[in-house]
Amino acid sequence: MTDARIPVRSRPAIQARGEDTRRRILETALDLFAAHGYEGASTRQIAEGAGVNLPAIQYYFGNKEGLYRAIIEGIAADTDRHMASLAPRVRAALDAPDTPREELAALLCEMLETFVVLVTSGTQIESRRLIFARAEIEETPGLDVLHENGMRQIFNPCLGLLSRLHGKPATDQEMAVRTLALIGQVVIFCNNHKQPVLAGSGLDAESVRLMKVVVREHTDAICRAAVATSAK
Amino acid sequence: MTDARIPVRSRPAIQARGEDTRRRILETALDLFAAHGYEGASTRQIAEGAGVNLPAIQYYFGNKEGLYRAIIEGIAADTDRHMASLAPRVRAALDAPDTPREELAALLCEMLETFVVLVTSGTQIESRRLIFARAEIEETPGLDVLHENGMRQIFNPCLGLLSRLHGKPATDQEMAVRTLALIGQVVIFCNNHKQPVLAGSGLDAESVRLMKVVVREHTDAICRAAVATSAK
DNA sequence: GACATAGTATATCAGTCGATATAGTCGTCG
DNA sequence: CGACGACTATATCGACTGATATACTATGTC
Repeated sequence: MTDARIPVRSRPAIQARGEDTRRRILETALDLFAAHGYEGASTRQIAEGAGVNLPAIQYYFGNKEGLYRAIIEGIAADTDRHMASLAPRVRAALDAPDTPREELAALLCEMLETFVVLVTSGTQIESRRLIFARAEIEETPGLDVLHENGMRQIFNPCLGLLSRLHGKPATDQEMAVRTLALIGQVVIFCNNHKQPVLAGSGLDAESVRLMKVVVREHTDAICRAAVATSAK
Repeated sequence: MTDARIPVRSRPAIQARGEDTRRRILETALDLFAAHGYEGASTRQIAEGAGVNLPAIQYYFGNKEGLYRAIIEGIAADTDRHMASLAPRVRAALDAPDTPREELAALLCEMLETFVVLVTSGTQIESRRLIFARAEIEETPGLDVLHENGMRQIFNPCLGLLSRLHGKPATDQEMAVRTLALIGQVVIFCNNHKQPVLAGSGLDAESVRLMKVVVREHTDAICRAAVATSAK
């Protein structure tokens, strides 16, 4: 309704003091939203955790929803940045009519491996994973943005590659199901917030290495089977 | 704290009237908890949706947490029932030291296919899937029960089968990662609450058939690769 | 040094939450 | 019939929510 009075950066000078508290609010809010959900995390908790007073949230982000959207947009932007180098290569391979199947399969493997890196590295990755997982089940402001972003950056490229491997149109429902199953191998690693099956609480380097190896091997095996089937 | 005054069924007779409202509360609460989460769904919404008054929830389930636990336990019990026929066969195959690899692979495929059926059939399956997905990211009363149930019924059997296929101990972290990736293929179908990639909103018979076929083919391809690697 | 602006702090609003005290209705059995 | 227990309805409690009005401090410009 009101476009709020989000501070205009007319004075490009010293107000970096506010920039710092703004960042602190975002970090605290990310952790709390991830842990308790949009409705479960209160603005008072966030303000206290960030060491600021309550109206600061209103001051910097308009309202609770604005704060949430700011977090979502940050994650979406990071995803774009992370996929920036791979996306054009996939697009080029899909645009060319005669890309060999080995290259398509290799790109699909690389795609999923890059996805693994996305959900296992970066700052506050534990909370980002949870936000990412929530995007699939919760219906909160801005999460549709994140969902749409994942579709564009992850799902659609994988769908395109896999469809070409099978020699079927990407509009086939079967292709969507196959793509979802493929991606699910990685997405599940977003969920294990306290999974006892993975040593310790956080993801150590060894776990990440294993995840990449496993996802690559699985995807490779699935691609081989796909090519063998579509060739016969 | 208080063991509440949950009605004793001393009179086995006519109070089936209350049994009906109890069921209605459970059904409404399942939908609302699935849609808005434990903290997001209010007891007032639930009572209104079920067509009962607010204290009815306290009367039948002690408090909000009791209502939630009742739902979780119902889902866990259904899972047990659904896996009842397959579990002993898997156990027998794992106990026998000389079970052929083809049979282990076949059991693993059947395991995952049964899992697909579990998350795609039954009453209020849409909401049950969301509750299932929430169990992995939310930290609410009783969800540890559901999580432990999934570990026992799904994860551990798959881990055992896959470890034998690879000829490695089930305690290897690599085996846990491989099992998670396998299961993730199915779990992701719990998330697509409004996925545009699957036609329509609900899951039609065709989608379910495709999911079973795809999961079986993928698992089969992964098993072949596993056997080939461990044999060399 | 005075003024404007960025940013912070206190106090409080109305609304909603889960829970419960209290009173009432209904069928069943002695 | 009349009392008892299963069940339902009204009203309200204290706590907490998001939001905001208001006043304050600090900083840079003129």
